[in-house]
Amino acid sequence: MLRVRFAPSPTGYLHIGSARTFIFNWMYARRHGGTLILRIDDTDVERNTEASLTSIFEGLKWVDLPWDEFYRQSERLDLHRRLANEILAKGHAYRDFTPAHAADADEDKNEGGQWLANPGMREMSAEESERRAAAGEPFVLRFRTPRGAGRVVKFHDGVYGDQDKKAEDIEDFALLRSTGMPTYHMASCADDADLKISQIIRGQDHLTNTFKHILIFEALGAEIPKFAHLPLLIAPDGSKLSKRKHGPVVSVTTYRDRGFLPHAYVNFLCLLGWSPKDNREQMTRQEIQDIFSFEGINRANAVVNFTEEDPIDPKAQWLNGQHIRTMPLTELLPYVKQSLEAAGLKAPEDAAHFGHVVDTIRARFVSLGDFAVKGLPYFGDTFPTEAASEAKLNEPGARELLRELGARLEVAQEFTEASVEAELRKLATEEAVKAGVLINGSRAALTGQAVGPSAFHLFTAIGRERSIQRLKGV
RNA sequence: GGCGCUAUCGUCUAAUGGUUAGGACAGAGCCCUCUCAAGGCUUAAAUACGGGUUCGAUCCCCGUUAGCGCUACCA
Repeated sequence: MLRVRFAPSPTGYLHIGSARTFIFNWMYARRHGGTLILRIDDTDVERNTEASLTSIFEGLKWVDLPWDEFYRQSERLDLHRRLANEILAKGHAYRDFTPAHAADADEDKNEGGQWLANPGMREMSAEESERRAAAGEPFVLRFRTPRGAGRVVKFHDGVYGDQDKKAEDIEDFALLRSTGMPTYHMASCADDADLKISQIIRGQDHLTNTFKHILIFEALGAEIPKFAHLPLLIAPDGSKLSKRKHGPVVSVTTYRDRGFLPHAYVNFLCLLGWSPKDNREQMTRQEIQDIFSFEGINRANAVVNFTEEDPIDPKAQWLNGQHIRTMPLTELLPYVKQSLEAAGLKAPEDAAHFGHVVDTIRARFVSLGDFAVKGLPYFGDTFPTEAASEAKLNEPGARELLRELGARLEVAQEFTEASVEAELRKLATEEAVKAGVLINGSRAALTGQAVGPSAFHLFTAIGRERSIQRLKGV
């Protein structure tokens, strides 16, 4: 049984890179009929915040990809400690009584190569170790990384291929802090073992940690999961994406607030570091799920293309527009309704009419927010008149002609695209003006906008009453 | 410093030991047209550098450079 997990730590809002990791885990799990576990890795009590936890849920909920099981590491500390002590009992770990920060001087550490262990601690006799611990002296529990014997730790990565590292290059990393709290490595491995995680999919920043994790799994006598690491998402200048340096781009909610369709966002993130290899770009969630595999994952970091002026990657914007104009109307409507309501507008009661309106205008929209802003004339009674639109109305004779058109439409039998067009062209011919004057004038009168859908589509979208009213009130 | 990972158009990426190195976004232009989009077409744009291996390397190997990651009692 395939089991994967997404394990964010609540130390900031849901990061775009984390969101992608979650999505890839979801795709992989769904593709193979596995179970997706959401686990909150909150062992760093100093940095955890409730706000962050809320933001993670908010982001994941919006992305609209449900998980199957949920855990919080802070509720499983007994397990972590128990397993850490098992490792100690088996002799794969030892107590390090070096005071915290004593070896912190970075200079010392880096000068003569890498730091592997604090002197004297690894070799301490069991008796002395027990005695000092019993006396209440604080210690950090360290893994006893195998030395000598040319031990090499190996694993196969689903994305990066075969990996190996000499044990002599791995330091004696901490398992338990002097506070008794487990470190990330300990908690993560203990939970992965306990929750029977069979496949770990996570960021490439954990690639070298994996050697340590394998050591822990072995010491635990647990089955070693399979691994697949994902290339990182980076800023245009090649640096790591950070809230402090790059602002809102790194947050999932930015895209939500910019009117993204959740699955357009999913589509975009999947294209960052993964490719279907058949030139497809726009894909539904289902299409991605059906073909997702590690073979399509690229090994180089991917740049999220944003600027200071615009936090949204142009390709993401384009994809959102593609989804908006091509997805089934019935699926789009609820999002538009929500967006209108958020702006204090009401969607038309008549579902068919609502669909008709949305369908006429959606081709030129790239964000859900456009429906409430550029779409205002279609859903509301008051709307601004743009300068360019005013200019159309100010063309000689334009206003008179438009009022006349309004009067004629008022008494007309029919009100369809064809009938309106016939009426308009007839008037143009009678008055010996170019139809364009009336056509562009109508758009200006009906929407206050100089640009927009074909004028004849406008009349039926705006509706008979309002159209006539707007023409006559010009 | 040590260890590890990576390197194709501005960006996301495809490809193969032999191709005019393909697609998409963004850019430029044309067409369509009642405007703006959409759509269609065209155009410009890349194999980091140096060595090998080979009849032939973008692809395989080595080195250089650069970037990133790990090197915490962060995750």
